[in-house]
Amino acid sequence: MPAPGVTSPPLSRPRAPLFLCACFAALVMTVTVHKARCCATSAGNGLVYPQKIVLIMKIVTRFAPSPTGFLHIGGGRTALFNWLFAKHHQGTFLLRIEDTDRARSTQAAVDAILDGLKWLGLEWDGEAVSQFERKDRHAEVVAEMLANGTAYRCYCTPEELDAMREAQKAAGQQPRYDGRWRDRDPSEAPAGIAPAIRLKAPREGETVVNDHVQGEVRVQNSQLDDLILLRSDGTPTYLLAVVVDDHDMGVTHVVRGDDHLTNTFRQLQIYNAMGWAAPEFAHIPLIHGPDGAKLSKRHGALGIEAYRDMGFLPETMRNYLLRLGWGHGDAEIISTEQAIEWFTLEGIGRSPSRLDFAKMENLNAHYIREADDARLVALTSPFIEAKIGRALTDAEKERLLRSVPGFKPRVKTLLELADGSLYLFANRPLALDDKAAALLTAEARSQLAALAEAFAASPDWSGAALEQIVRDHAERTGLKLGKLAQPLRAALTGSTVSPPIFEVAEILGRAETLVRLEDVAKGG
RNA sequence: GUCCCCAUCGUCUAGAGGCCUAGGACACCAGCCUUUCACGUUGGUAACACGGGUUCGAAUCCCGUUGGGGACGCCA
Repeated sequence: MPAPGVTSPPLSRPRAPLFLCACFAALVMTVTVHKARCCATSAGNGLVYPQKIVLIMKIVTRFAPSPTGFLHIGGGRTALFNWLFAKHHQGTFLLRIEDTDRARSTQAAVDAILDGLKWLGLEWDGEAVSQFERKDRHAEVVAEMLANGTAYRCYCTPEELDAMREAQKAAGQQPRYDGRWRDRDPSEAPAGIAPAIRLKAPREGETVVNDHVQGEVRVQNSQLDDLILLRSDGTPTYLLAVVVDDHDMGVTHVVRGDDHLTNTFRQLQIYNAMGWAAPEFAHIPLIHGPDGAKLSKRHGALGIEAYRDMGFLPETMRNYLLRLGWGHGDAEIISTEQAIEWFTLEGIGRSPSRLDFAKMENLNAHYIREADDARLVALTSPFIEAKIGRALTDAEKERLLRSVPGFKPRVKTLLELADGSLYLFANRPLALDDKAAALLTAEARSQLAALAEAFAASPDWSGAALEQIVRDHAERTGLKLGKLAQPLRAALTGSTVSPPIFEVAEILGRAETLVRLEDVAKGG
């Protein structure tokens, strides 16, 4: 315990009373360190009720993407977990854009991330913070560290560092900054070289993080080198900026990808150097592709907007992403409200998971079935308009609206809904897909001609009336209903899949239905 | 290479030493329903990576092996 190391707040994956103490410790940490000590102590002896904690504790989480690409699905899940955790505790969910790498950050990427989060329905509190704009504050903190002796100037050139790493590798050692400027007298500084500022990290002992997902993880300080805080051009590095910003923004819980676990040790060292209380951490396992390989923006993974364009609903994504790495008993279909109520860090699994499009589609089919018809029309119209190359008229949207209820149980994505609705707006003669064309045999065509005649004579153009006509016809000719209904479907929709076919005829209307039947009867 | 993490059906997961003959969901197969395709419904195939411990008892705890992943930048 008295080791010269650094430890994050002692926390594991406790239940019952232990958990309450832990939460309490977390909350006081946001106030001041001194209060934290005494409150934590008294909490340890007394009984603390959850209700009270909710009143006192203000949870603050954040999502901190770097704008070097779109919002990929792993980032989306990280954002979701942070959002859910904040909502669960009636806390605050902040957004910070980590744009300190000026060369790689783009406004287009910032916009894509913002759009992606909005589409997912993950609204953040307050304004999005630009990390780059806080660079003066970062420099100020480093000046403080320089003054208190926890940081120093390093005059190594990039070439020199490369050479050092090469030599270490050649000697079979692991590449690490050797601290050559750590204790050197400033008077030895070479002229004309702007120094980078490094952290004077502890060399003895170990650093421990008590992670909400990974449990207690420790590393020997000898494994960690003196990281750069401020580049020679005066800009902050990620490791420094994250710590300063999380501290200044009052972040209480850092929920992020597993790939940051090893960064945490170094960040803890910075917290310690500044005498700041560290937030609590939860490192969630990464999402892998269907092949098990790493999924990241560097490996061509899809942006969240790609899922939108494939016709997935945002509520599908929230549910699917939630279940990827998090579980609540046997629950599968989980509404967002329910998710907020149930979500805890302790429910997060420790092993990486793979993307499964089939399951995502199944969930999407569920949410499409549940979705409001007018909303589906609004979401599907753009897909249709893109395909037919023109805007839909109000009358056409009305027609779409009438066909949606019968069709939505049959599709898995909005894109399928759009494709399957195209016949409503298609120009004659209708293009037939292969299966539909195969249905239209000479025999079928002559039956359709007979049906067309009967339809034309019907005073009532309702789906029910038309169905009765076909049923009567089937009875008279001894044909099975399917033998008539299927060719009818092919003739009217060009496909073998559609909403209930008599409904289709009703929506299409008398004139359009008869002329389409005529087209087919003519053999065209 | 060094350090760190992970390991239950094909996939997502339940599982907190006896409720496990290992449960659910997706996918797959078969039946029912049916106006095609679906939805729905009934049933089925399918997993504790391996080896040692600890224990009366291990999917669960410990150690090792193997396999997978992550991190080792004046990127984030």
